Amino acid sequence: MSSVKIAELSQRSNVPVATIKYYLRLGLLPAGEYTAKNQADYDESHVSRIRLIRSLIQLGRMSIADVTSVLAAVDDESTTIHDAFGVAQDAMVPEQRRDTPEYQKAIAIAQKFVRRHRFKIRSHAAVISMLADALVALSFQASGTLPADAAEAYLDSMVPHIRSQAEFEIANLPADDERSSMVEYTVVGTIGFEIAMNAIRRMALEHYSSKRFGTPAKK
Amino acid sequence: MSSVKIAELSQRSNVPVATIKYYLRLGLLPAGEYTAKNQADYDESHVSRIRLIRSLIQLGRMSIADVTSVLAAVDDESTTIHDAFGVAQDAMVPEQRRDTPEYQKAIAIAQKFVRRHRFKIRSHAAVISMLADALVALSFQASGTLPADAAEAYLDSMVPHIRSQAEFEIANLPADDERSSMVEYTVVGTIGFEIAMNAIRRMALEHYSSKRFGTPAKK
DNA sequence: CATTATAGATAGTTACACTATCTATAATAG
DNA sequence: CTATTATAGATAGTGTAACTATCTATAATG
Repeated sequence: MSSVKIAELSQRSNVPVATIKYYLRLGLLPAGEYTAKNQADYDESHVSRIRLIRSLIQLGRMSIADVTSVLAAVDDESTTIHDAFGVAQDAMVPEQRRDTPEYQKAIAIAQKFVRRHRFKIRSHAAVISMLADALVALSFQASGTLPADAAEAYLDSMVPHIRSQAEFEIANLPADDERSSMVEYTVVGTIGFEIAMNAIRRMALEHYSSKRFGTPAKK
Repeated sequence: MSSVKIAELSQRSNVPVATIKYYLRLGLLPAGEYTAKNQADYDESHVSRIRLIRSLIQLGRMSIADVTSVLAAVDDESTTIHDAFGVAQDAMVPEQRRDTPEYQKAIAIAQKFVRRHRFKIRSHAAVISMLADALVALSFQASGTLPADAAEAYLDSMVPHIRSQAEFEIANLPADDERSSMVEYTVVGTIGFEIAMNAIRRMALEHYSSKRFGTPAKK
């Protein structure tokens, strides 16, 4: 068991000592093993926990509060792999103002969307609000460019593609490891693959946009 | 020409007057038409500009600085639809620390990825860094769960799906409108559809995860 | 003509995520 | 065995970003 002191923990994770102490104080990072009242030993689990925290904050753009709730779920023995998806996803949906009439309309559309495609998800999953938020933004700008519900039809047409992607992604999750590392992987995977897919999608968009709208020897 | 005062502008956009003044001060929102030295009239274009700003900030999670650069591109007559993709995408990639050896390795993998799939994109497109960021996070957590480059193979397998999605998305963009509204739509669309797709993907993940890992009458 | 609503300048606020300092103690290097 | 360096933990301070509030001089409104 390789035990390290806080300085090495800091080096290995690229996180300042002061910040590690901060995470310890908040309980995001479990305390080390005390060898004296001002000495503690840390290990590999602390390194990977710090990396998990940083992934959630930087890649997942979560607040400390959200990280706290995700880690609580990770550490909770009763959290299943399936639960982990929900926890990670909900924490990744940012707070928005949702008291406008436009949003009310959009949430209804989003709920209809879920039913239409028979997605079996928690009825209060934050993704529903997330879809509604996107619809609100699209509807604002679409007027004059696209008919109001073209976006909806367009999204419908994407569903089969996305479904098969997701099905594949779930099917390829190993299921034989210990719970805690599986849950951690699920959380990071939910975030990491989403970012990766977005990056790839953006690459493809730029690629095809270049083909269609060309860049005739840009300035 | 429906001319409105700042109070109505505020109501219509759900943004406080003080905030609108703030955007005016920053130049994100063009000044209204002056009828006196302390009176100005605004119009529909101001309402939609405010909504654009809010979409970029809230949905796109951009900083004011990024919004500034996106709007500058939108207002620049020489910005083509194709340029708009790049501008919107780059502004949506958050700053990260990219001076670690892990990141250096990841960026090489990302560049190889782009070449392998023959994506014709700007060689310094921020998406490349974005993909690298995701790979770093995935590799940290994957150790012990998945072989290091399984993620890479997995992403490769997704590319055809994503390509056809993106191709469809580009093909369905109307191209006959005036430049400025097209560019605006492209910007908002880039963000809005990405969020919407992510939401749908999360729904699908939760759906299939439920099927595979089940929720046997959750507590 | 009293009230309310500006425009624009300036200053203040809030939230968040750290970061720094301090004290008492312990490891370590010469 | 001392001088230096490195803790743990408590407390306070910093920096940034995105607003938000106040103030003055005007102008619109009922």
